[in-house]
Amino acid sequence: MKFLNEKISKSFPLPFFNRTHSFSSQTNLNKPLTHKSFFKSNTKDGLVSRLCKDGKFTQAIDILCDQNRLAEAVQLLSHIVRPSTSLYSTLLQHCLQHRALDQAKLVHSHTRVSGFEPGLFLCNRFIDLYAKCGSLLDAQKVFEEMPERDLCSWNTMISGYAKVRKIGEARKLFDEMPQRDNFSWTAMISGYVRHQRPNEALELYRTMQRRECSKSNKFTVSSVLAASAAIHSLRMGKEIHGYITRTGLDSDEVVWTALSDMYGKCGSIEEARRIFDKMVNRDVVTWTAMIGRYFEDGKKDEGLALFSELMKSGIRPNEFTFAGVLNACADHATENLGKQVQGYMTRIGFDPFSFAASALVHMYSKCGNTANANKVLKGMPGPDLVSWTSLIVGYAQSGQAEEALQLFESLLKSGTRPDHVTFVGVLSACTHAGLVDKGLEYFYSIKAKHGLKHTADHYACVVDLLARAGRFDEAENIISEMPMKPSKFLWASLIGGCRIHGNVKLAKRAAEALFEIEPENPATYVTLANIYATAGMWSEVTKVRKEMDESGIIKKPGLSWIEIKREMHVFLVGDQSHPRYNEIDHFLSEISKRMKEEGYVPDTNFVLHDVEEEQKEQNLSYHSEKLAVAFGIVSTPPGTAIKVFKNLRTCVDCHNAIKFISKISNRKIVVRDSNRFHWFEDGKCSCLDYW
DNA sequence: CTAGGGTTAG
Repeated sequence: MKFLNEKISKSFPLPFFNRTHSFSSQTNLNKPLTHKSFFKSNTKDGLVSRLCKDGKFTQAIDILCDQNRLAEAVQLLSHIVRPSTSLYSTLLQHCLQHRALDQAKLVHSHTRVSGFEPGLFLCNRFIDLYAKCGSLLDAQKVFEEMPERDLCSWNTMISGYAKVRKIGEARKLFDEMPQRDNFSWTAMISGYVRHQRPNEALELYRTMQRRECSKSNKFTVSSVLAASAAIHSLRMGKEIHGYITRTGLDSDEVVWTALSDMYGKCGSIEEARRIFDKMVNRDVVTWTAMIGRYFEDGKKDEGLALFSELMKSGIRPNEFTFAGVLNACADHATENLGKQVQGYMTRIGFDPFSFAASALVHMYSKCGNTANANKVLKGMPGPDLVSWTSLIVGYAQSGQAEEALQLFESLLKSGTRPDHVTFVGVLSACTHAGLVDKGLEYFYSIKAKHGLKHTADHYACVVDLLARAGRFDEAENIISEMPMKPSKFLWASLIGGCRIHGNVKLAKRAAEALFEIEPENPATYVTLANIYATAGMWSEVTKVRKEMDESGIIKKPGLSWIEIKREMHVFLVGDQSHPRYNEIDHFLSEISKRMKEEGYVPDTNFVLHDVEEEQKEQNLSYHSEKLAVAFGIVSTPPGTAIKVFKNLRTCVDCHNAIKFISKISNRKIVVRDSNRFHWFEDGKCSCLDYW
């Protein structure tokens, strides 16, 4: 019921009443005849110049504003002897609409020249305008020079700071201000949420609650709900939910959306859906959030079902919606679906500047279709950094290092400034192609040439680069010289390099560091055990296994999937549940005979040693990627390329086996593992056994 | 005139 009322109040009075404040629209309403003649006249400026001749500059300015001819309108200002507050207000409103900082400054200087005392209202508008145009310095100047300030002046200044990355400045003002209303608290709280500092937001909310005079309103609660969601605090979220119900704030769809989203992000997706279903007035944000929560929860089908419901509902999806769906397509590598989404976007005409376009580049890159990703990027009038970076990473993961580095050069030529993520892509391109020295060159250029700081990720990349190449001394040097603590990614890269080169000693050190940072990650135990196994240190293997068992850590199950005729087929390790398992099994046993003839030797080092030799070999043949590849081959005509995706890194033996399979069955086989793409053809892999 | 929910690259 509450929603119904809200709907009515929203759809009726607002647009109409707003007109009383808008001078341009008022002109429209009051003077339909003059406007008509204006539009009819061939000399477009006829009316404006006549008005000017008659000294009716105010009306002329109104008309020019209506025509989006802001600069000319501002020029006319100089003819007016006694401008009114409302005239300035009209101009400023249009400046704000076009984010026209220069024009705003002209208007501002005019107030000084004409000796006009701006007054509280106009000064506050100037602050808001300058802040929204990104010129905090000008805003601050107005604020400081004001003869008197009201709450709104402070609040506007605070939210101005909170919107750009100056939350510290905002807080300073907040602490300084003589008194605060719920506006001030909310602006500050939402600033913290926006800058991903949910804990501080919630702390401030607590303080606010203790002040009797500042009551939370719907703006406050929707912000703190987002904060609770960000830290996954269901307890806090529920508490706010209770407050919302008690105070009757649950009559607003934004609050409901925030509530639903909070439950979804805190792991209660069913509760999120219940709230979603209860809502009468769902807007595109509500839908987008709910769809996104399903994807995040791994419930791809539910997410897609809801997406198609949205498309039927008549509500137009926006760039956020598309970005969410495309991102899910990227994660699950459902390229066909992504293509359909692209088709839909094209049909409804999406903004090529929006980040839905970069999500498209990301989706194609993640699906291994760098050609299409490149096509989308080239079709963008001015690709943004995210799109460039997505494709660079895409090339890197496909082992197309040359293309990645060339693209990076085009990025520089386009005048776009790379950021730290871009360099993660560039460095990993070098890593995946084994271009060690080139990679080092890029690494040093980050600081020297591009004036960026090295991040922990850059160090992780460069250690990865060196460790894979077996240049452990250099890697250790860099680690000892880095200004921050090595991240888990760095240690994981190092231990990965140690696995390739059998460096037991350094692996132990890396593992110890990893156990400290993330003791619950099974991958560390598994890799370490495998390194010991390769070195034949069986007692150490047993020890690691025992530790793993005792700490109750379970290995993440390997999962591979393949799309055949628009249908996904998912395989687990040793999975026999597929309806066509007999064919798969038959194919695998037949081909392993051929493989052995060709010289394939099963690599059993990576299997835990307490299994009999023969059984080990059989275990290997049941890895999920082998099952998926086998299924792909038996269910497609000869010569069809096979594309398989795996949630973990592919194992050494499977990698080797798939090389043989590609040769014997004469197929191109693509495997996207959690790290990169492997393109198998004629017994070789694009990664050159380097991953 | 000032405040809120959904979002893309590693």
